[in-house]
Amino acid sequence: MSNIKVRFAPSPTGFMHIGNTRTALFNWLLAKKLGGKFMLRIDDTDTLRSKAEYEAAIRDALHWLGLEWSEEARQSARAARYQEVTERLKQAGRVYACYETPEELEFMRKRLLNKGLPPIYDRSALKLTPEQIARYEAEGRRPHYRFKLVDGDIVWHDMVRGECRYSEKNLSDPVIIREDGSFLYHLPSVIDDVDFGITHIVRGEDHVTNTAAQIQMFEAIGGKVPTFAHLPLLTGKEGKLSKRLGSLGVKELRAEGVEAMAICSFLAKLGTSESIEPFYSLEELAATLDFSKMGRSQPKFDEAELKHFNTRMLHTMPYEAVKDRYSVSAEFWNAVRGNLEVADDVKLWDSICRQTLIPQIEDKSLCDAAADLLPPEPWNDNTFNEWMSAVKTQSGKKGKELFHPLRKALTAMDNGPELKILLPLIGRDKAYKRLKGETA
RNA sequence: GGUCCCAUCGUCUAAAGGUUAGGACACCACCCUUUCACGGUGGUAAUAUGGGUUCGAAUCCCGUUGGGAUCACCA
Repeated sequence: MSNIKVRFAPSPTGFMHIGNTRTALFNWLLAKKLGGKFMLRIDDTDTLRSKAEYEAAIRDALHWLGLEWSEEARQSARAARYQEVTERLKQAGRVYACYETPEELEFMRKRLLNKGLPPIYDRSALKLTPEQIARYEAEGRRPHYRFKLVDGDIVWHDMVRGECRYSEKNLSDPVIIREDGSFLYHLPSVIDDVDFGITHIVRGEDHVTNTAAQIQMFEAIGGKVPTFAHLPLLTGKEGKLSKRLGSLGVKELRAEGVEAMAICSFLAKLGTSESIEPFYSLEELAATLDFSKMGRSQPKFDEAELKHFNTRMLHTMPYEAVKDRYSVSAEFWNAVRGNLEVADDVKLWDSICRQTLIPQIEDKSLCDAAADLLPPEPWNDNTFNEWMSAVKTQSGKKGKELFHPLRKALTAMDNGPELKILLPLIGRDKAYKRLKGETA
């Protein structure tokens, strides 16, 4: 076992959606490909917005997708550890107290922006005299804390973006502790990554500037900087599909009949130079993972395209992949899968063959004739063809005129698997009655 | 506004200075199946824009336009 470890770190402030899923998937695939571990970390530092129901839904979605984890952690349980590290950083002068109110900060940002300047925090808290601080404290102001970035360029080699370089001058010192004493995302994330031995971080490119700041945090606490991969964000027709704005839920897709492996296959290849093809296992998919094949521009995610792909995938879906979900035989599955739009449609065909239905008689004389010509059982491979030539000869009908009314009578459907395949599954008794217009 | 990223068929992309600009999905046509679907074959379709550099530019450089990210007491 290698020492490779990756993590998926959702904040339980919303449901799993396509953007989240993509991030989780790539992390999982990377762990699998490198023979490493995949960890789930619940980033619930935002206690106001975090909800147990979201967390449960995220876990459900991960299980359903097959993205199993071998280890987990919860940030809300690690406050003492964060506090300890923060104390050290305060001693080292890397964390400092600030007394501006959110309103003041907002005002400063607007003023800078209006002057055409970047809205970067000016570090005025660093210039506060002990008297000023005492006055703020006396006023009842509680400090929030920032991490002090040090001068110089921050450089890393990104698995998808290549060399990335940021100057500290263009970055604000990130706030790491709120006025109420609770931690914000940045530092706990880094502490966890160090403590849990995370070697690779795959996330959306909305995090690139965070990465610049966080690299200094890794260095400040003496941790090893992981390898990063920042994926281009997905976009959609109605706007962005980033992890916050993305609204297409995994649960909804599932309810609409989209297969877990269709989602995974689709997301793993979208935006890469490889074509989107069905993969029937995550292991198989992991073997093909290659960040160098990831494009740098933002791919468009189209739900309709995913559903179309899902349907296409079903047409070649091996019986093994569904046998636990449906009580149908391999023969039956292979016979009908080419006509499925969603996998659940197999139940419809199963019931058409085994349950009773009200036939739809479009051409009574044709159906009557067909019923009378129906050969006695046992049937063999030629039975259907022999029967059809007999019906054709007697009725003088062929092609659609012949098949469509028979299909409607036998299945009450406009289209579906070949009648030749369906007929033996329906059986002579039902077939005869249905052709005669009887419910059977 | 600063910083960073991006721009090739409808979509995802290939072509690390010389290609009839390739593939996949979608779409269309034809074939197969005595229906639909499945399947097979083929086809339509692209280098945002203006300047350079070069014998030669999708490719290198600069500008323009357009898109995106970020600059939160969200993650």
